[in-house]
Parts: sequence; C-alpha cells; structure tokens
Amino acid sequence: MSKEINSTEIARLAGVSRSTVSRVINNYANVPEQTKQKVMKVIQQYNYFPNLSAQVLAGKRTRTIGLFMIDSGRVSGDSISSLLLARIIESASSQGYYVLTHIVRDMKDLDEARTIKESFYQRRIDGGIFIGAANHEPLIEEMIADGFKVGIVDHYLPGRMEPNRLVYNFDNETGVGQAIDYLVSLGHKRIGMINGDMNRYSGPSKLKSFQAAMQRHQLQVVQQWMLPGDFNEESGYKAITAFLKTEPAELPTAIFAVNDSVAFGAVRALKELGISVPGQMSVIGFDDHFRSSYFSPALTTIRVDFADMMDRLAKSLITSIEKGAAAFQIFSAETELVVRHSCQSMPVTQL
Amino acid sequence: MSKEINSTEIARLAGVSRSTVSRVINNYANVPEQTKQKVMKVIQQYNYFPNLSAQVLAGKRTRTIGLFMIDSGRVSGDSISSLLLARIIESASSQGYYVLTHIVRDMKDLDEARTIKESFYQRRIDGGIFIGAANHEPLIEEMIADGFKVGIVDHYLPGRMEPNRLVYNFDNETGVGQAIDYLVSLGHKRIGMINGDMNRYSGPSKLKSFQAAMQRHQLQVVQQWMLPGDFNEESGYKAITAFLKTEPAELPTAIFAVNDSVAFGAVRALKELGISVPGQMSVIGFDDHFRSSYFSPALTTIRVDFADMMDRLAKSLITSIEKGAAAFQIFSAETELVVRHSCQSMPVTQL
DNA sequence: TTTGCGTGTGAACACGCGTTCATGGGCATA
DNA sequence: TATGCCCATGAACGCGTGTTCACACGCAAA
Repeated sequence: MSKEINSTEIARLAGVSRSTVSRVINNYANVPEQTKQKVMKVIQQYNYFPNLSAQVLAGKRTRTIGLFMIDSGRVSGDSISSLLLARIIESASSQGYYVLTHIVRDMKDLDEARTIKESFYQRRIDGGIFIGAANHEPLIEEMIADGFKVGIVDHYLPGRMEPNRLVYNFDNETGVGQAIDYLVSLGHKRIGMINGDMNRYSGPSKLKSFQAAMQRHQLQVVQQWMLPGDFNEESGYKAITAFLKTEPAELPTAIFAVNDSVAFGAVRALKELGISVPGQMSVIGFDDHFRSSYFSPALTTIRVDFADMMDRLAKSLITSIEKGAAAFQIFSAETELVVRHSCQSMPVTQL
Repeated sequence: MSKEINSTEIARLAGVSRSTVSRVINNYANVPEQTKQKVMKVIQQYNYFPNLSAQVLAGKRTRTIGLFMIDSGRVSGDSISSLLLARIIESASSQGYYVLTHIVRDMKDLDEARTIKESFYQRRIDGGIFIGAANHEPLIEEMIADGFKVGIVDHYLPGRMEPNRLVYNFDNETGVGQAIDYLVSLGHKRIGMINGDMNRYSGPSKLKSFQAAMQRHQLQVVQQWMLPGDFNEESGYKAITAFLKTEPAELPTAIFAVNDSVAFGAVRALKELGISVPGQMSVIGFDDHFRSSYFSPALTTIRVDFADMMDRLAKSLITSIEKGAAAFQIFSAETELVVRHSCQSMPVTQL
C-alpha cells in the first residue's frame, strides 16, 4: 500500500484536482462517469484510503461508537456480556461503524470513569452504548447533556424518555408468561420466584410479568415465596438458603428464577439441603445461558434472542446518529421455551 | 463539557499562546511551573480534551490497535476467544491504547478482508493483533510489509522471525508434561493422544511435548493411538469414532486431548460406544475451558493463564510500537493441573 | 556599558481532507 | 452570431493540533 499516499498525489496521478478526487470519494452527483472511473482506477491501483483523522477534522463523523460495559468480575466466560459485546461489534462493523470498547469492573471507580470520558471525547465518538450501568449514572447523564446519542441496555428510567436517549429493554411479559404457562401446564400451582436487583430494569419488569401471569392463571402470589436476589449465582444460592432457614410451613413446588445464573445457585442450594430437583422442586430459569444445557439437571429455561437484540440496538443507534432522531424504545426480543430436565410434572398426590 | 472548545480558546482564556497550551499538554520541559498551572487550571475548568483527529493529523500516533479475530461460529460463549478479546481490551486500555475489533467468521472471505484492511488503514492504527489466523495469511504479510507492528497468536512461522513480527505462542512443554505426569502417576502406561490442526502452532508443539514427556517416562508412543483432530469438539468425536471403527487389537487406557473441546467430543463418542469414562478410559484435556467443570464427568485438565498471556501480549506490542523494537517471542504461560473426575487410577489387574 | 547566552514564548507552517466559491467551457436558444 | 445557462472543475479556506523557527527578555560575564 502506501501509508504515505494522499489525495493530492492521487489527483496528480489521475490528472485532476484534489477537489475532484474528494468528490469521487464522497459520491458527489455531478461527476461524469468517465472522470469518476479515471480517478477510481488510480485509487485502486495505489491502494489509497482516505485518512480518517483528516476527514473527521474536516467535519465528517468518526463512525465510532463507544461501548461501555460494566462487568463485575469478568466478561471472560461465565457471563452473557461477551456475547453482547461480540454481537454489537459485528453489527456495527457491518454498517461501517467501529466500536471503542471499555470494560469496567465497577462503575463507582471515578478515575476510570474519567479515563473513559477522556477517551470518548478525545476520539469524538458519534454515540455510546452502555451495558449494565446502574440507574441515573452521572457519566451517562453528562454525555447526553453534551449531545451524544446514547443507547442504554437494561437501564430503568421511568419517566425519563427524553430524546437523545435510547433505552433498550426487553419485553419480559411474553417470556415470563411462557415460563409460568409451562409450569402450570405441568400441574404446578404453588410457584415462587427469585428476583434480581430491583434498581435495574429486569427486576421490576420480570416481577410485574410474573404477577400478571399468575393472575391470568388465577394463582395466588405468595409473598413469602418471593425471594430477593441479585442476578448472579451466589444470590440464588443465598436466597434459597435464607428462605429454608425460616422453616416455612409450606414450600412452593416450583420456582421461577429471574435468570439462569440465579437458577444455578438455587438448584445447588436445594440439592445441598436435600431437596431434589426436579423430584421435589421444579426450577425454571431465563436467558438460556450457555451453561444451562451442561448443568445437572440440564436447566429448563426461556431462550432470549440476544444476538438479534444487540443487532437491532446497534442499527437503531446508528440510525439515530445519522438521521438525528432518537426516542425511547422497548424492544421485544423473541423468546422461546427450552424444555430440559429441571422441571417435572406434579404427582397427583401433591396436586 | 464543550464538544466545541479548542486549544485556541484555552490559550485565550489562559492569556497565553496556543503553542504554550500545546507544550503544557505534551509535557514539554521548558515550561515554567507557574505557566503550566495557569494553563492546566483553565483546561480542567473547561473540561477540555484535545481532539485526537487533529493530533493524529499533526503527526501523533492514534494509540489504536487493530484486533483481528477469527472465530468460526461465535465468539459468543462456547469459546475462549471472548476471554482473549476482553483481556486484550482491558490491558490495552490500561495503557491508554484502544482496540479496534474485527470479528470474522472465515478468513477466506475476501470482501471482508478488504473491509478490514480499509478500516485499519483509514484509521491509521499503530499495530495489529491477529488471533486464530492461519499460516502465512496474505493480509498479515501485507500489513507487515507496510510497516505495521503485528502480534500473532497461535501462528506457526518456522524460520520467519523477522523484525516487526511478534509471534506469541505458548510453552506447551510444561503443561503437556504435567498432564502426562499425572496420567503416569495414576498408573497409566498405554496413553494415546488426539491432536489438532498441524498447520497451527499448538498442533506440532503439543505433539512434540507429548513425545518428550512419554520418553521421559520411558513409555512407548504407539502410532495407532495418535489420532488426528482439529481443535474442535466435533473433531474429537470423529477421531474416537474413526479409531474404534478400525477395531484396534489393543486400546489405550488414557487419552490426552489437545484441548478441552476435543476432549468433550471424545468423551461423548466413548460413552456412545459403550466405553465408560473414567471407568474404562481416562481422558485429560487442556486449557480448562469454562465448560469443563460442568461437563459430565467433570473434566480433568491443564489450566492455562490466558489472561496473563493476553496482558503480556498487549503490553509487548505496545512497547514494540513505542520503542520500535520487535522480535520473535515465545511466552511461557503458567499452567496448572486441575484434577476433576475424568481420570482414574488403573486397577491393578490392568497394569 | 557591552556582549553573550539561555530561557520562555509567539508566529507560522504543515498535516490531509471537505466544501464553498468562482470560473471557464460547451451547448441550446433567441 | 450573440446571449444565457448549466455542468464540470480548480483554487482557496478551514478544521485543531504539533512543532520548528525566530525573537525578546533577563541575567551573568567581560
């Protein structure tokens, strides 16, 4: 190639002015086909690529999206974050956009936040995507105030649906409904739930969906069986342990876990405390974590099409960057019941 | 902030010239402390960040590394690629560098390669990292020829240790040795191996290490038990199936799989053909894939500290970018035997 | 006082490209 | 042939910063 060649040189070689080269590159209408081809030929021959920095300086967009991911622990393997990351990169890439990724362990680390902001601003990103950010994160608010287009995943902002802010959340009603429907179809009536952090979208959203589904089946939501959690495996384990310590008079026959990680912890606790799954207790998860099919028992769960979600998120953000529009959105991801071995129909005696 | 503020404005507000502002930002020596502080105060007050595009245009580095990852199928979950990706991003990030990521399903897709090259060149990256690229990939060769610093993971280039090319590979001898030592300590003498693609570094490297370890224990390498594979689960399955179809006179009592994915496939095939693991055949893997602890039986394997590797890779590449030096390297990652349930000691009768 | 030198600073140029403005030429119409 | 208009294209400016060069100033030495 020619790290060094520039449009002036191309112009000279093609026997035109630099302006014309620029017009060809930017697809101006009033360039005759003959001129266009002449220039293109030289461009390809010398493998010329316009310098993005110069283009940006001259007023073009950077075509860069800042991706800000909070991953307590590790994006490594045991998390769907890496899937989200990869899909966003792929989707943006296919539209000529590039992704500047920051992975942060804890949003509270101010120094890190400062660094992130600096790099985003220095590089003049066109927009940002935040995954896993807590409610009303100052960094997000600042960036929106500064005019950035921002997409937020799993961020609960009731009543704050201003423009320039895209909130990508899940339509949990269908998915949670599928889970409860399935449990009911197996004969379960005493159904409990382990929830997640109520400050994030998924917590209240799934709770509401759970309640709606139970009501649809005219089943009672027993408050004692509504266990608090925090989206991770450990919290599922603790929820069950704490619950059983209270020596409840009556146990549910099935539990809906807010996600698969919580379900893993819950099943582990149940087994350790001598309650067999699904023999004595059915457990259903949510997300279809890649571990779920290898878990013992293989976890029955609701599969969510995250890949499609992220694809649409990226596309939507880019559209909003290019067209200038931006509105609050709720996405409805496809959900699907995946039947494995952690749920079982109720013996008639227990009905 | 002030997407709009620039160094001219800062200079005006601080009562100095733009040159002085630039000197402060770039830490020039001959700026008196008093002037420096005066300027810094204004910079912080107005939350000013220099425009990277302008800096680059004026001759600075982009502080951007292109990461090129080939992931047949998905980086999503079932792969260590996502771990590598995340760690490289984190490591580069901590040194003020940013990572431009490309995920490609197949290196053969020329259009995609063209796009990648375009974006790398357009954005004037300082260097590139290639993960999973096949041998003598033209894109890599071109980039090296164009003067880029390039780091290559798992890329076997015997006799091609020119400058400007960093080849990051693993010291497999220790790890493979640990695996064989363990099998021998359990009483195994008839040990087979399922290998990977011999065109990539890991294949020949692990084979050599296997042979060395066997020789150390004065055990014979039986050619019939050296099964070909391709690093993925399917190839492990096929290797075992094909091997058993030959109705070998004698079976090995233990198998060393080139990685955990291959081991998963092998175990699955063994079970389907009625050979119990570890009852009749011990299987040991390599990598400590996150699925390994959930596999049934939980897989005994060799854990490799990939995170540390990637960290060093990124650091080394950045050093080579900044100092200009670049040489061939082999890294010795820490390895550790992880004993789970896929290996068992030999009954005395079989010894 | 004069000379010399070092230190701090501003003016000016370069980086590569997009875009506006002006101009020249070709063609159709009067 | 003269006039008008549109199309194609080149010249020139601006984007924000780094860096070189030259110069003014202050102080020490002669």
